[in-house]
Amino acid sequence: MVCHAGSGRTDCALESMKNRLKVLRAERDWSQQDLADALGVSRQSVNAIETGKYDPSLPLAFRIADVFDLAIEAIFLRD
Amino acid sequence: MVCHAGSGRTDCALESMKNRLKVLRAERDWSQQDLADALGVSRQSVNAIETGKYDPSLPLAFRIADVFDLAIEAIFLRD
DNA sequence: CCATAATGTCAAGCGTCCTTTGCACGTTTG
DNA sequence: CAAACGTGCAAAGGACGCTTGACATTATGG
Repeated sequence: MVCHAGSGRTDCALESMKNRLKVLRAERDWSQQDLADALGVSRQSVNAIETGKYDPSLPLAFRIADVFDLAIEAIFLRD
Repeated sequence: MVCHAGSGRTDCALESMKNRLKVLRAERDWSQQDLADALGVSRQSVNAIETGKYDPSLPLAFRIADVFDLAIEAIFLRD
């Protein structure tokens, strides 16, 4: 009974997407804290997303896209 | 401190985005169940997203974009 | 009249997202 | 050295995402 039982998905526990946050942050010379402040979330959230612990919610993904002035598809990539 | 304290957002409990699922579904004459099957989620999930109860996760948003062959930004809109 | 399809909703349960606090480690700055 | 910064990680708690199961409503067709 891994994952949420009954799920139709097979890639349990690893459906996270890749993202280019670390690179985009580096290009702007921003710390995780800087980005967190710009997004209105905690530094730990930024760190967790960058290190692949989980994906952002859709509203947060939109805010990230806004901050970097990029499309969501240009930041988050299907594995 | 309702909601997640410290959040920069003011619309606590209503940060959901608009979406065009119902229209896109109608254009293809798909039932909620048809879409749910295509996405690999339950019909209730599709219904909840359509009726604005909550937003999909980012991976699910990508699958929705894939199913309709559209960009996420063309389906989900900032309020 | 009865059967079926489509939609909407409620409840319980579990995993994810995001919070706070706190600690560890390496690097940089004074 | 010491103080601060940047990053990573952990635990606990609350809100959200998604599940199953069940029930109600409306519409269509036999």
